This record gives sequence, C-alpha cells and structure tokens, in this order.
Amino acid sequence: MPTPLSRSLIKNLELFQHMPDEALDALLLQAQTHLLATGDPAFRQGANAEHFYVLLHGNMKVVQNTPDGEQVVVRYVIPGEVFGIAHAMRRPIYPATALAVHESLVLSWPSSIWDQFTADNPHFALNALQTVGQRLQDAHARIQQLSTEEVEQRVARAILRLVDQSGKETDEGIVINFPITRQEIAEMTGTTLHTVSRLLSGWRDRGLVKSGRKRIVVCAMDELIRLAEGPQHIATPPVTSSGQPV
Amino acid sequence: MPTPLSRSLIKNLELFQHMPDEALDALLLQAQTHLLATGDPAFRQGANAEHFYVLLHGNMKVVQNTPDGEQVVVRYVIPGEVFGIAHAMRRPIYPATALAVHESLVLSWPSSIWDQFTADNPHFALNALQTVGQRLQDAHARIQQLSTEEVEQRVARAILRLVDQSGKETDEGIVINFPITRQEIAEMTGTTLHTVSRLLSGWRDRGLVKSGRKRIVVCAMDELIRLAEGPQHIATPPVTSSGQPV
DNA sequence: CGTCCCGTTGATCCCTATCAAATGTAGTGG
DNA sequence: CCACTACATTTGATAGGGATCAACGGGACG
Repeated sequence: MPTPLSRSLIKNLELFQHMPDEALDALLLQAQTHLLATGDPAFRQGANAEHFYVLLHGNMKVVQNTPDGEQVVVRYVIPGEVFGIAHAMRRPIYPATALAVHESLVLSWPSSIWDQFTADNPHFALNALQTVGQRLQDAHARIQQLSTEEVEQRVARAILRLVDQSGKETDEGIVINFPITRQEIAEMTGTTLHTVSRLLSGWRDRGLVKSGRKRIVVCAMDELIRLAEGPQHIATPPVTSSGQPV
Repeated sequence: MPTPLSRSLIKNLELFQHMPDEALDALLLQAQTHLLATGDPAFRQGANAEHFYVLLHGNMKVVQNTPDGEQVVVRYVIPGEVFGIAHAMRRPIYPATALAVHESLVLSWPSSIWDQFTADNPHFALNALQTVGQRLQDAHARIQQLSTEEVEQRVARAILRLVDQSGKETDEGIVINFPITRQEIAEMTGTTLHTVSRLLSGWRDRGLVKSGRKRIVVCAMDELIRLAEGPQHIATPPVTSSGQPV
C-alpha cells in the first residue's frame, strides 16, 4: 500500500493557492506518482490530453516537433510547476512532448477531474489563468527576441534563464543543474549547435563560462547579462540643455 | 442618454459562452463604448491595466516596443475578440499597446469588475482560460516558425492568416480588409520592410498577389499555401517494398 | 501643388547556416 | 581494465540569405 501523499507537496504551488486544505487532500487521493528515467516521456505530442502533471523532483523539457523533422524546445520544467494542462484550455491533444532530462518524479491526475475540481474551487481556474498568462507573456518575449535580437544575445539570455531556474552554486561558478547539450540550447534559441558551440568557446576563452559535455558553468554572470542586454546599451547620450536639437 | 446595448453584441463571443442572459445584461450595463479613429490607442504598453475590451467593429493591432526602439506586432484583433485582459492574468500593467488600424468601435469595462464577475460566473474564467490557451498555442507556433522557417515562408503564412481573419472577396481576388504596410508585415514576421517588399514584388510578377499602398490582394491562395508549407514538401519519396533500405 | 509617407529597387556586406572532418568523452561489454 | 562504440563537441572552410545602406518614384492628403 502506498504512503499517503503529503499535502505539503502541492500546497505552495502557484496553481493551488487560496484553496482549502480539504480540497487539496481530496485531490491528492486521486494523484498517481511516476518515476521517469532520463529520456522517458510523460506524454507525447499528438496524444490525447488525458492527464495533467506536476513535477516534484528532477527536470523535464517540453519540445515540439516540426513537420520537417526539426525540434523546438518550448521550455524546461522545474520542480513545482504544472505541465500538460492542454485539457484545461480545451485542447483535446497535447501540442508538445514532455521528456525527462534526468530522473524525475511527477504527480499526475486524469484530465477528467479538472472540470469537477474547477467547479468546486473557483480559485483553481483563476490560478490556472494566471499561470497560462505568465507563459503567454514569456512566449511573447521570446517572439520579440527571435524577431529583433542577434544570436549571441539570445543564447546569453537562454543560459541566464536556465541559471535562474536551475542554477546551483559551485566553487567554479553557477552550474546549470541538469544535463544540457549545445543542440538543445540551439533548439531554444533558433540557431544551430555549431553556432552555440562557437559562442561558448568564445566565452570560455574570455573566462565567462566553463563548459564540458552536457554541462555549463557560468563564471561571470555580469558579463553575460551585458551580452544579453545587447550591443546598443549606450549610456543615455548627452543632449543639449533643452533636450532639443539645435 | 445612450441607447442600451443589445445583448446580442456579446452573446456569441467565445468569452461569454454558457452564461445566463441576466449576467450578460448586467455586464452590458457597466460597459462603455468608445469610437477610435485610425491610430488611436485603446491602451498603451506599461500603463496600468485598468480596463479590458471587446472589439465590435473595425480592427486593432497589438504591438510591443522593444527597449532599443524596434516594434513587434503581437497580433491583429478582429471584431468579436477580447483584448487587454492583462488584469485577468494578474498582470498589473499592459505588456503591449493596442492601436486602431482604422476606425474602430470597442466596448470596455473596468478591470475591477473582472474578479466579481468571475466569482459569480464560473464559466467566465474557464472561457478566458480557453482563449488564453489558444493564444499561447498560436504564440508557440510562431516561435517554431521564427526558429525553423525561412522568411518567405513566414511572410506567406502571415498573409494567409490575415486573409483568413479579415479577407474579403473581390473580383481581383481576396483582399485584406484593412490598411497594412510592408513595415507592419515585417514586424509580424521578424524581417525588414525591404525584404517584404521584394517578396511581394516577386509574387506580383508571378501573379500570386496584387498590391498597392497599404493594400494586399491575394489572387492565388493555393500557390501561397504552397509557399507557406515550405520548399521541402516532397511527395513521400519512393521506398523499397519492405520500407527498409536494401 | 507641395509634402509626407509608402513602396521599389540596386549594391554591398556580414552574420550565420551549411558542409566537412577531427577530437574528446561517457558508457558498455568482453 | 581495456577496446569499442555512440554521441558531444570543436573547429575550419565556404556560401548564401537577408540586413543594411542608399536613392528614387509615386500616390494620398492637406
């Protein structure tokens, strides 16, 4: 018989805020746990969206496959985040695949309980709306970057984001706490593994990062932030006293 | 004294499905109407998200300004769509600016009524979640396109989308029913007005489109669709009878 | 009728994808 | 423990798609 799941596992997640303890306990009774090995999928693009998930431990990546066989990394999931909520948005199938990037522990619920649960807990839909809204804004930020920024800037941003989400202090610097390849960074930023490799090599030579196989350590956050801000961050140029051209 | 607004204005909108007539009538009593001239903003990026809107007539565009002065078109709003729902996602300020691209009629409500209204009408939050979910998926599709497709493909897609949303049959072909410049198409697709101009000139010479100042007519939808699908749509190449290489 | 804005087109350059090949690293099975 | 294999990474050479720079033409509107 499985140990009952502790309420504390989900109580502090954004999605479950402002909800009575009894509701959370009822929800946990219906949860299943899964242990995923590296490379295992939680669900696949195109499959019926029959479950939704919370990541408890480990890391997942969400990827989209294009018709012509390329891949795009939608995002990395960190512990405490929900994923696979297609059904909540009334999309019958998953628009992407979720893969474990190393051993991961997830909770899952059947999508069918979503409707009942939202009916009983008005806050739930609102929390979900907030979550999805945040993701929409992130997506728009990314569109803006792909549209207007250069590759180096975008790669710097991507690495900073990963460090923010999953950075771990070491004596060498801050390391991204899960295995990630040049190829995957390329798929996050709309470039190629070759260009990413060249950029990282350049940064390594300048002492900004150290990196090895599936491993990146940031040594100089501030320098990387400068790169992410772009070349054009001119200290507000001097103007005439009136602020008008003469 | 203003004419009372008819329930039929909003009854069929996605956002207001499955809601009792009385709720809609109550909502309409709190609505304000605004007539916007071409170029007028409904709201501006960075302002407090004090209202949300429904477009009744006309067309709006939603744009983001980047720190370095460039612009990205987030989307075009067509009649019947909501916009400016930042507050619903608990974002205190608008992440973008909404501008009328020609004379437009909008309804607006104070954001403050959102919370009360969602509390009273559980379906409302669910509908909003669906709407935002659709937009999130659209945004991801766009990220995928910016990451993996070439400019010609993306521009073709953008124009097809505009035609889908706002196309009007004419004897010359299907015309996009509002004024739109090369610059704006460039801002939708992450390219420059020069490249867009060259592409449209090429298509004009091949008879796919006619275009003039702020005006685009599609003559050969099928050809444009082919361009949007990309160069590589090979009819599944012949394979050995076993499907395996010999 | 003049002015502003939009569109067109040429010339040039450069960032980055592509092609190609070697090196390095983890894991595996004998 | 070592050889073997699969996969990551690095680096060079080359080419090309678009951006950028520059100039002109043309329609709309005051």
